[in-house]
Amino acid sequence: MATLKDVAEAAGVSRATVSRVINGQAGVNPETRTRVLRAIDQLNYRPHPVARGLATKRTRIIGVFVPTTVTRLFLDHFFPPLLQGVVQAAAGRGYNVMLSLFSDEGDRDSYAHSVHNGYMDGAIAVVSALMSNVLLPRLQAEGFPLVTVGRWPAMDAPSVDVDNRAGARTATEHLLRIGHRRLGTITGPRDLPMPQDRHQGFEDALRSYGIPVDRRLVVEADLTELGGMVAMQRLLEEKPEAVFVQSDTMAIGALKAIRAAGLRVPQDIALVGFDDIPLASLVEPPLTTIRQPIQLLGHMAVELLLDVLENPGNKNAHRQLQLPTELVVRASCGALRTR
Amino acid sequence: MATLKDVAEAAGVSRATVSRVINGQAGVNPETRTRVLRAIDQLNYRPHPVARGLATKRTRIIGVFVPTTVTRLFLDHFFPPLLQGVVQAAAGRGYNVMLSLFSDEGDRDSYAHSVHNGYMDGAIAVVSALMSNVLLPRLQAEGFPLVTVGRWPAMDAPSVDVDNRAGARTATEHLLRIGHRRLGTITGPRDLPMPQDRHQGFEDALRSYGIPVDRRLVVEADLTELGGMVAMQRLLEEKPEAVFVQSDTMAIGALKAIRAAGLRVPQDIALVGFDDIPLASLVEPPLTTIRQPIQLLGHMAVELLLDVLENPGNKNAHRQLQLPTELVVRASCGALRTR
DNA sequence: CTGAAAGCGCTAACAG
DNA sequence: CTGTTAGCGCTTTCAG
Repeated sequence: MATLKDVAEAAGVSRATVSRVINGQAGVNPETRTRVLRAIDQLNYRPHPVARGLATKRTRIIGVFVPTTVTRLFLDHFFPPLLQGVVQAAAGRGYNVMLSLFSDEGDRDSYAHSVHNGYMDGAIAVVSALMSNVLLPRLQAEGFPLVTVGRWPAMDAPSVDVDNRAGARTATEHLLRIGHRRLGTITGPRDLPMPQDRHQGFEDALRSYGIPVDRRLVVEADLTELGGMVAMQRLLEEKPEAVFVQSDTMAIGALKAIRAAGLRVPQDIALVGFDDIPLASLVEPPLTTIRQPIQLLGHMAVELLLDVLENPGNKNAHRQLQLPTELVVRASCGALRTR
Repeated sequence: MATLKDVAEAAGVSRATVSRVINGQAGVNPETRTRVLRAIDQLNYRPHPVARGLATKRTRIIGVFVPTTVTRLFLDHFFPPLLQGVVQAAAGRGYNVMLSLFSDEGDRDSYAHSVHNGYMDGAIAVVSALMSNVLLPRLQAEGFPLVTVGRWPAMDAPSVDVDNRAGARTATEHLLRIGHRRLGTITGPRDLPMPQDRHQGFEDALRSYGIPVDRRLVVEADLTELGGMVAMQRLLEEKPEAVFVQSDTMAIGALKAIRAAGLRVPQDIALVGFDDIPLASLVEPPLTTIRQPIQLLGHMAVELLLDVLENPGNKNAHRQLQLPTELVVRASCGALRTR
């Protein structure tokens, strides 16, 4: 591999000049520049990123932190496209992506490994609903540039998230618009941010239709299919016309419970989910749901992070981004088209 | 951040000695060693990997190359657990994982970016059935350490793969064992290695039962659900009793085609798939299929790569690993238990 | 067993 | 506009 020095010699200039050309710095004689460029080309020279990293203190590597729990849970449908979005966006800006799993309890090992690994300029942390982590706040306190995907109330790091509240409102309003009035809902754990947000959206919708919230029609579950099933069994006693379920996974459980009770979806009970997981379109009946722009989320997370990395003053701009969701109408709500 | 120099001063030794301690080199006075260790601890010193990388020419970063096509196709169910396996195994050995997508055509950009990026000591390439790539062979020719996941006949790089042939044979023999005789099969593109291997396994099974292969019962498709559906429609005319479908994704398509024709699975036609994607257990009826040890595949790929990286002589050992598969009996084959 | 010295390949003031 | 001079933080001969 050719080095800067080789190029400098070949071009008959100093290494500093070559460096200037490579980094596109102004103030190099055009003629010299082309001479250098030719030498670079002939020697097939590439700057050595490690050496550059040592000199500049910037590696152009960003980390992606993934709680190990996520990998196996409902967010499975979330992580791959997110990662793809991140990697694409990063590549587009000349950054590399380094992956780091960490356990919920942020033990010393994973801490040392993922961060003081010292390679990363900053990182994007996937904040699952399932973690009560100690690593992230610590990193942030140390001034390590961090962007979270998902809201994490205990931290004021820049974040990207879907507008859960608006999405839930849209879902619920859809149910109301097509005529349902006695609405139930199955929520996730109410001590987590995401279920809270989605529930607010649900209430927003009811409120906009002047319908009071009936506590008996609100059942909490744990975001799993089984949880959705159990919750639905309970909800059945209240005879709702339609149910907004906070996640597709739970909605599928609900579907089973309804069917087990000898009822039909959507004729007896209409259902709307959230997330648009791949399975949503495959169950019978296909689920009406709220789609998240997952890949875009990844893109935006990168933008946010690079913004922080490259303009260390700009920290006021662009914090806490919220991306819009999209209603996907399928059969489970009982309205095949609503244009 | 404390540096080597700080530690050396605090311990009253030279930087060389500290370096020796850190790297666990023999030949350091135990007493000196503990003194150094204490200083390291007090200063909370961590070696700076970039500096170390510059000095040693090894970064302890391994790459994972993913063809962009994979991210959206059937291997979606494959990639996340694989990646998890890779990252875990790498972390266990003190390596970091860098992700790199590349397009099928290995254009200059992605080439430059992913490889001459110069960060990686070596890489694991996910060889999808869908790529005809030029990047990998080039890298290999340049002596870049590479391990492939999946077989890639044009290359003799070390690889890990599932034993597709044996798995297909097991699946087919299961069908035969429970009494089916007129077997059809839906294959992937026959010019790709994986479909070829699986088809060989299918023929192996028939042969072991003394049944001739009937060309009319072999239909090729493109590994998509739609492809499976179309293929099945065609196969229906031949009235097979049972069908071995080379992938679960296609099997789900086949399922739909059978149902659309007013027939039942498994009563009218039995089905066995391959891959055990998450959806396999969720469709109706649940799919009997062949499970791959995906995460283990990731682990082994790392082992293989590190073996090459750390013992540059050993290249004869461990090449072309094949991992066993497992038959998962569910309802679609018509035999709920076969012990 | 330990230290001195010379880099690894690049960037970044500072002169000129 | 260009070259000189110092490093970035660590490893690695080579002496001692």
